[in-house]
Amino acid sequence: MTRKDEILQVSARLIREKGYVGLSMRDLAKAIGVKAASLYNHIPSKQAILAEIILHLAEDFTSQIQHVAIKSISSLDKLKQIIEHHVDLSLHHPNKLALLNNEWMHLEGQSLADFKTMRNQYEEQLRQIINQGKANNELKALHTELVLFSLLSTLRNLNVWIKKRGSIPAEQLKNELHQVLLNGIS
Amino acid sequence: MTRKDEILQVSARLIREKGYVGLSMRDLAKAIGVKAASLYNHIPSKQAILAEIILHLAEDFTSQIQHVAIKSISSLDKLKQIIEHHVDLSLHHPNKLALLNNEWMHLEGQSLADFKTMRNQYEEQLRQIINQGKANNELKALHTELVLFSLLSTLRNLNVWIKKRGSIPAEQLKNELHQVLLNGIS
DNA sequence: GTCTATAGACAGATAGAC
DNA sequence: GTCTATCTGTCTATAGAC
Repeated sequence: MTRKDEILQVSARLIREKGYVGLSMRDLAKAIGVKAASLYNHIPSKQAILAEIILHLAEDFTSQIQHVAIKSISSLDKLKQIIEHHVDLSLHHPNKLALLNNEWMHLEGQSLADFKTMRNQYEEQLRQIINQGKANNELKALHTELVLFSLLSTLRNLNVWIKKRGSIPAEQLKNELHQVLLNGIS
Repeated sequence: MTRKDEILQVSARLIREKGYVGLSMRDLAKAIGVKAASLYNHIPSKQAILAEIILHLAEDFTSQIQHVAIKSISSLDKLKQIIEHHVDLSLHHPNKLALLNNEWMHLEGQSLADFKTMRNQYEEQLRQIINQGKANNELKALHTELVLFSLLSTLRNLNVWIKKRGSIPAEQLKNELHQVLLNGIS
């Protein structure tokens, strides 16, 4: 792992704990074991750390849902693959996902605009999949926005909860989550 | 509305936008129309603003769920009343709820300990209601923690989405949300 | 109850030695 | 690539006049 990767990884953990504004470059440097000035040989600014972490993840989500959307499978199978992708990323990058969810408002300029564009694209793709499912009678005739919101709320919070899941293996987690989200609990 | 109430209300809106650390007392004072030093005639510190907003809401949630838990009604009806309370608070105090969800880690000392205690109590009460529902065959035999997590994820994100709900009246929102969360979407 | 002025700490970032 | 030293600005909070 390069020093730059180390900076990004440690930054994600510390920003998750202290918030973007609450983390100082001195604290970050101390956690890595160098002086603050040395960080600037690897990254141009504090803002660039946040932008790189968030935009990289946002691009991953966007390309995945576009890849799923054009497949010739049922809407329910599309939703299943989207859920699985959220589980996989939540397992492997929980800290970076926390930044995507909670620190994006500290992005500036073009980075903030790009993030908003990708977020809107993601929600629009998911909205279309839900509407297709309703048209095919795969999904109930509920408010699309309510279904979209409920799904995304649970998926975007997976990173908070996934480390406390205890003994549930990843595959079983995906199956039960799929059942809870699509078939309900009662 | 007293000046102190005005400070709390404006603080909630600005902290939601900029984060607790990102909001300066100068910015807060300017939004209210006074100088920063004048704020300290109404509140003892910046930290006290955050603590008062968050702990007040946490006490509201805790007392409500304890009130519901001891009722002689079905587990499904208990869940319905809990969902309705989240909707009501999300409609009336969206900014303060955002702080409860996203800024609690900036609490310090006894305030932070009290918050964590109340949050654990809330989750434990909800866990018991879910387990009762499973024992009564009102709820499916799914992982309790997964059901708890999914429910709370959606309920705690209501404040983000509720202002975009458009034309859905509050009563209809409660009914559809109840259906989505308990009966599923497919 | 609001103001001006300021104390004292800490922020992001840069210059230049090694 | 890391360091020391430092610039320049902002932060919370207080003192004391009005």
